Amino acid sequence: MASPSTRRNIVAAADTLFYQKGFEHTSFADIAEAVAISRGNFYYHFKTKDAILDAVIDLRLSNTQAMLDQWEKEGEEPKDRILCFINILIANQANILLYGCPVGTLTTELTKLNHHSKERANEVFTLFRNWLRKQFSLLGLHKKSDALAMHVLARSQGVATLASAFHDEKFIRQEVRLMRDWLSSYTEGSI
Amino acid sequence: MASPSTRRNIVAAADTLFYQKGFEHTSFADIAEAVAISRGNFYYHFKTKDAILDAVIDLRLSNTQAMLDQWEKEGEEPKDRILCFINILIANQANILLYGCPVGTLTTELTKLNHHSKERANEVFTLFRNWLRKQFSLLGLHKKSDALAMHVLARSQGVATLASAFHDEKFIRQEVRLMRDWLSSYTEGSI
DNA sequence: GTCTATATTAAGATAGAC
DNA sequence: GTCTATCTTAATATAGAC
Repeated sequence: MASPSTRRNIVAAADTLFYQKGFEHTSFADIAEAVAISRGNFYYHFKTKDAILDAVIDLRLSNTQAMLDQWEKEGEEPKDRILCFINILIANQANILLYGCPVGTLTTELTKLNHHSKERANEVFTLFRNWLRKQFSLLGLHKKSDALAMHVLARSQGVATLASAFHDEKFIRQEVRLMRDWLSSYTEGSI
Repeated sequence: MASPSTRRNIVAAADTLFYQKGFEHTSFADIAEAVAISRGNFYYHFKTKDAILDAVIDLRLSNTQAMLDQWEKEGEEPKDRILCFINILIANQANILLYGCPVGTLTTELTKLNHHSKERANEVFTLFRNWLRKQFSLLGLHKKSDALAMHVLARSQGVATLASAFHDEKFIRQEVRLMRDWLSSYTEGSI
């Protein structure tokens, strides 16, 4: 591990390629080419494809947690924080139109592959779910907080899937507006 | 084509396997084994994997159209017909929990593979979309009919994705209830 | 730590007998 | 129309020199 930068470069390239091409369709050669190293060197850092996948999932987990912590600071009120989540559909619009949601598409693929890392990949969903649940609880919606968190997650997943299928940017904006209206119906008068 | 049944068996087996294991992860050997024929015989019926994919998409298109025609007959009112669509989340619950939505997961996979049949696979979505739009138009919601059709499609996609990720049957029932309530808010007094 | 071979395996695809 | 046998390619993975 004298050169952590090569390893980090591999994981970053794999992260992007798994998102754009899918896990199975991405070959070692693809990743090696993206990082501009030989396949031989590649195997010095990762023995198996599953090991890279685990490293990519670790990266996504820590990036997601960092983002949630950031939103926690940025948003004064729980409603503002939930809006941060809804707004990623707009912020990541360009990629979503091309490749869908990175979380949903990976867990879906790993499910079909019957891959043992599916549960770990799912933990990214769980981070969002628990964080959203916390915000809804802070709004006083304790009993419904988990159902509301799942509802928001599902809505954004559906938007990402259809926006990608039809390559429809206007649809994203339209649905984000509906989600904001929906959220307001739960927060009116509470701010 | 002296034995159409073998061909039909191949397409039916491929349809199921593409759904359960994904298109790329399904090998000719998998399909041949499911149909109990040799790989050599297999190639008599289909020259390439893409040809099987196209046949599977044809099958899904015609099955979907038949289902929509059936719903058109079954449902007296447009609202009842839209409820037929929402109810497939319940009817196909067992498979959705394991493999997600067959339409969404295939188009998502083909998008990542940059496969030329992606647009054709997407036509299944378009069948649902146009059919739902028609029902909303019949409800007098002409101007919003396409947005409402896309909204319903997105909601069901999101439910399928998360239900499969968390293997949560209760979540499906919960969201179907919300979708029914949502639909009622558009049809109150119109029946 | 990085490279150039090379081994191994699996899957798509074909040829030719019956 | 179905079979067995074989070809080809691509991808995972390893060995060993520098």
